[in-house]
Amino acid sequence: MQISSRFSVAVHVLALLATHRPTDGLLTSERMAGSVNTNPVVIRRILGQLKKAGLVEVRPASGGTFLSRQPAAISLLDVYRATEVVEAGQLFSIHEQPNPACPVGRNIQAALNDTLQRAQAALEQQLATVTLQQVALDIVARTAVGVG
Amino acid sequence: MQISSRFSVAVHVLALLATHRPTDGLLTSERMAGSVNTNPVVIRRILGQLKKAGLVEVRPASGGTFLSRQPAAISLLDVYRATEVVEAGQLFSIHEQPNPACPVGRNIQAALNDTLQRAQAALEQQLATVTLQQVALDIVARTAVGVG
DNA sequence: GCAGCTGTAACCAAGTAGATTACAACAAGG
DNA sequence: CCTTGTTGTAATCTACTTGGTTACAGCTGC
Repeated sequence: MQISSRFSVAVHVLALLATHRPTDGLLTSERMAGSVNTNPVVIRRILGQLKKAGLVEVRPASGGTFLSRQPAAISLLDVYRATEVVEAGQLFSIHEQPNPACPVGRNIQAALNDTLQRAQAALEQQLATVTLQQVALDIVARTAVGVG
Repeated sequence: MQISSRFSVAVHVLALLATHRPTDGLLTSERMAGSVNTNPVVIRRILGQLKKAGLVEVRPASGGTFLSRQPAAISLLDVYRATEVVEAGQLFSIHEQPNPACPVGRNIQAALNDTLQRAQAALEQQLATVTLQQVALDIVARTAVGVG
């Protein structure tokens, strides 16, 4: 089982916004969908989540989406949380109903919980160290190489 | 999306093996299923994975499963890998076909890959620090409290 | 008013997990 | 030898999630 691609699509969309120049015209959901290669509705759904998390502002009918903060102030953890690929603290799932008549069954959940929380926190801390700005700069750098 | 409960069930099964006393009789898949509260076939499937990973030995027809190593020599990362809840290096999924005509689309995968690999590695390193022995001792300690 | 875009609901196809049934293969004891 | 009990595994089923798609209401700005 994998973490949903909603997360990587969201980063993609935010990278588009971060590197977009106003002179290129409006960045509509349809144009973003063209870059991600998916359906505009999928993009709008994700934009809705990013908007709810306060990462972007969307002009409802006239088109156009803008970052609410500087790219340097948006971490990949913010995006991860915003896209709710995982309910908070629930990356691992533990079997729900072990047998309470058995010592192991009675205590396995508690015994595992701390460890799994720590593992999940380690993952999230890594995501917190990377900003949208870094991703955008990385893309620009790679583009330059590709062009040259 | 969550990481499959196969992992927590596998830890449960191994904890049963680690705390099991031979005087209590054979630990069959049916008895383990009773503790986990699932179907014996689910247990046997997971035992098959643990066996393939060299963590347990199963006596084919006469019943009985045993740890191949000391509990202190089995880490939760070993179990995580054995249960293949995630193909190696693929915890995150990235949308497959971004538009190569777009600079962002052309480079998003490469730009994200390193970061996501690091996040995943951080999670796995945390799992590597915990052994089956620690889990088993934790369960025993909690059991004692519950009994007293 | 009209064109174009967003916001959402509704539905579909595909993939995955876990539960369950069924059965072949085989070890061990009488 | 043959019966019993267990493992190994295939096949099926239901439930759930995801991403894709269609449809349409609501709204903005010219």
